[in-house]
Amino acid sequence: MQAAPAMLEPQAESLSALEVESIELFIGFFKLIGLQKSVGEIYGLLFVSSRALAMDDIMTRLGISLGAASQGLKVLRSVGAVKSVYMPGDRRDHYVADLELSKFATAFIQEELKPRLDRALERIGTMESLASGMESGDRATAEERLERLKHWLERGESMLPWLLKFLVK
Amino acid sequence: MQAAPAMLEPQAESLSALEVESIELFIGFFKLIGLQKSVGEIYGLLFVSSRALAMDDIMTRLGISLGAASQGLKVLRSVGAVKSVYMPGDRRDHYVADLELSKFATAFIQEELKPRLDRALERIGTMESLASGMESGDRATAEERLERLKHWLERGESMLPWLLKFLVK
DNA sequence: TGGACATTTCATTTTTTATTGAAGGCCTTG
DNA sequence: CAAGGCCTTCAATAAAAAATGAAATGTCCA
Repeated sequence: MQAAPAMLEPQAESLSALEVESIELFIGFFKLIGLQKSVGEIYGLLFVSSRALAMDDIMTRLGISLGAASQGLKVLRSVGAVKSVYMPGDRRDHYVADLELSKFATAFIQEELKPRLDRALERIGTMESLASGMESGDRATAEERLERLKHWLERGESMLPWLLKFLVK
Repeated sequence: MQAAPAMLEPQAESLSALEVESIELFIGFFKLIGLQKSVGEIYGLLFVSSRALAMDDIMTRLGISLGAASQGLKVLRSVGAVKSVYMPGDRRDHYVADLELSKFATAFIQEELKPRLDRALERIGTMESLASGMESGDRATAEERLERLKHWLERGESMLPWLLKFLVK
């Protein structure tokens, strides 16, 4: 009755329990800051790997496609989470995880949070002009709320430099 | 050639420029903390409304379905972003935006960030045991990296209470 | 220069997530 | 206590996001 143990899963044979934990950990984390599963998978694998891996290794070990591996590495490079190291006698790029974890937080704050706060404050300017043309009752309500929102956003914005400093240590 | 101006859009006729700005602003914000578009739409509409709105009004003005309105309001109630007020002579619930913006940040930190950090630290414990059974070269690498990750996560966790205090003012 | 090999890109497919609206529960009221 | 309004739920559907892999691009030797 029992089938040959091989070929149950195409190439997932090769992930250790440690690797699985690491991958799951980083998938969760990266999702939080808006990065996709495959990016977390790749970083998680590299994080516990003591040697540099080629894209080809990554694809095979994780069972993901060429395209996903290429794009995932592109994202990781762009946030500085991964760097490529030279391997003599091998034309392929080999990647290692950059262990400066604060980079993720920094990238998130500067590329997601900050722009969004700026955009929101810009919008509030627009909304203030729009409100000024309304009839007095509604205008008062709108103006008070916009003022409040503006204060809060400015407060948030003022915290970012501090937060960055703290995270980078 | 020109058609009657009516019925170009079923019921979107009724959103003011101010409302549109507000809705877009909050959609963006809420997405950032993992809430869906319809939730942001509803809050954005309520935020600039000087009177309480029934679910029915919300559906009609935003052109969303019954289910989306119901579920969106459920989420907003659950994070305390919205409260219902009693309207004499009307059986329907009417909603107003709670203006304590810090609630969103608080909910996000306590319901998303904190649990994820806890889970990650838990995983690191597991990973440390797994690493201890490895051969010495790989073990050293893994242990050093896990230690580093743990420190960073603990540091993040230690910041949360401060962050909460700051945001709540 | 030619031809392997490595990598990127992108149209298509798959998977995931959000939305819809019909069915049903729960009140309120006549 | 029946009828009807208000709201929630959830299976079906639609929309959005991610993954796939073939084709295009680049790169390195021989």
